[in-house]
Amino acid sequence: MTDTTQPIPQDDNQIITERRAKLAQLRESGVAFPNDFERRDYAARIHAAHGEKTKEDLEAAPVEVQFAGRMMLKRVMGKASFATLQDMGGRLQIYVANDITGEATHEAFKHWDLGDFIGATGVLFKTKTGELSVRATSVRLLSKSLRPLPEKFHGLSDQEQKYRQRYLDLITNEDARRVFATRSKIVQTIRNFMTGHDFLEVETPMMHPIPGGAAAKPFTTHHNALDMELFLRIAPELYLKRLVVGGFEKVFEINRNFRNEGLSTRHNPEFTMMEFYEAYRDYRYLMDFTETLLRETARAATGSEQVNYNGQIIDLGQPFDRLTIVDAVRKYHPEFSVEQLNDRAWLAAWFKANKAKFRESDGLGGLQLTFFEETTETLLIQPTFIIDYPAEVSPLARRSDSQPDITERFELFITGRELANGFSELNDPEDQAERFMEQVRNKEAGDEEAMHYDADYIRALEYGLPPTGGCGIGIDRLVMLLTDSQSIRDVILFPQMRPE
RNA sequence: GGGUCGGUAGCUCAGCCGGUAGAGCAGCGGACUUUUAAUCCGUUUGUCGCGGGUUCGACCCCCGCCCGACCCA
Repeated sequence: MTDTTQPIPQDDNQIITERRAKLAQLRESGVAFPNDFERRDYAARIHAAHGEKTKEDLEAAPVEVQFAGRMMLKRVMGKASFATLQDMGGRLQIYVANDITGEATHEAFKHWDLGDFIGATGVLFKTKTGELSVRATSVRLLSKSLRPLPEKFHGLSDQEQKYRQRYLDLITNEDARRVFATRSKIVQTIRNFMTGHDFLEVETPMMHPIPGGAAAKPFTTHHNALDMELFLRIAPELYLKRLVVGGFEKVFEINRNFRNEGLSTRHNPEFTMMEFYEAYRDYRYLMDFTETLLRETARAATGSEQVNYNGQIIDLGQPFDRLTIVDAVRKYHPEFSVEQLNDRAWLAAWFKANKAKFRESDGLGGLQLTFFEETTETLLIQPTFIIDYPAEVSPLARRSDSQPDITERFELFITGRELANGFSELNDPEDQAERFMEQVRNKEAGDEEAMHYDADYIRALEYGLPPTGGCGIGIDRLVMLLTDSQSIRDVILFPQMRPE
């Protein structure tokens, strides 16, 4: 654990010691960390605006730039030097020479280190090999770097260090920068899509007196003034539906959920979901809407509706498959018959024979779902909606009118992973109250993930919830898909880690 | 929780059958006015993840632990 009352222990090696001495000299000779440099130009814009110009163009019409960045490469050749500076959008080379800046400035520059922030003013030119560069008339050290950067060519490769010290990963690894830039683009696209469809973006509580909206173990915390236990939210669902009761007929929220579970390449204890609710819509409409949303997001983020994931092409352009649980099993495992899959005793025997975990108390629907998860889920590589989930595992979803044991619910699977979950919302307050009661019975029987009875939510439903459809989309998993990332840690800037 | 692999200089890595730790980059000094991971010459740097054990002697073999990656439950 980090002890914030103690200074960071000095782990100086020779390089750091030398850099500290350089910093001490800077302090003696003036302001060591000046903040009066005016950055006027960016690497990416400079390249875009002037990259195509010839040597002669740049000589005929000189372009002066004022640019700053972190020094990533340095090549000193006696009376002249080149350095590569990196800013938020790219890199730009500067040329520093005795006969332009004067010998004193160049001599000082030679002692600046990789990692230092440098501000440069000068005129653009092309080198012999045609690289756009800045012939610096002045260079300033803006911020001293005391610690050496990872090796300039290989960068940072240690996975653990990439996650623990993400800033180093971002400095040295363009792929890492690309992933998080794409993540931002994805979220922005979704937000625009939703507001473009007249949804209202809202923020609901992160701290819940009663955890609800999903089957998961919550984190607990304590409010001192109220002296009460609070739970970090596992889902915003029940609050968003209260808003639909309140008349916000189209709402969405993009925010964090917290679940007290283990860590894996697919699970981080805090993760981002987009949930949305629309009145007068059912789950079939939601599937169409979700398909369109994902298609447009893929196109905006990657430029294509066909995305490469782990060597496979995932086609988001084709209509997504829609299968019931039994149909999906049958499609990928024709060796199981409909009769077997509808035989509770046969399923239970199969689990025992295959040493698979299942809940003895589950009915046929629950066992079918477990069987699907065991045998078929990971085979759903191309986008597939699984529909008609059993009511016993869907306590917030509306029952099918023709088959009360199943609900109007779907989950979307891509690359074998659950990406979205949606349903026609249960708006019958008396049915909802009974379902909560059953959850409470399950909890008392030892199911830690079972839901609580939320009396205020029932009260809200009793005022009347219009027929409504709602859906949640896992943003982290979507970013994984669209950036070809194999671990959720690669798409979360600061993933949860054990303490060092 | 189980299995596999990994942790050696600031970084990337090598280190044979057990004989007292190396390279490249970075750093420092020198040469070099269009370099491109600049080049050339010289040179500094280690809790070999941690703790035990075996041994005359352990980075190396054995046991335990910590951290991570991947796979499985």
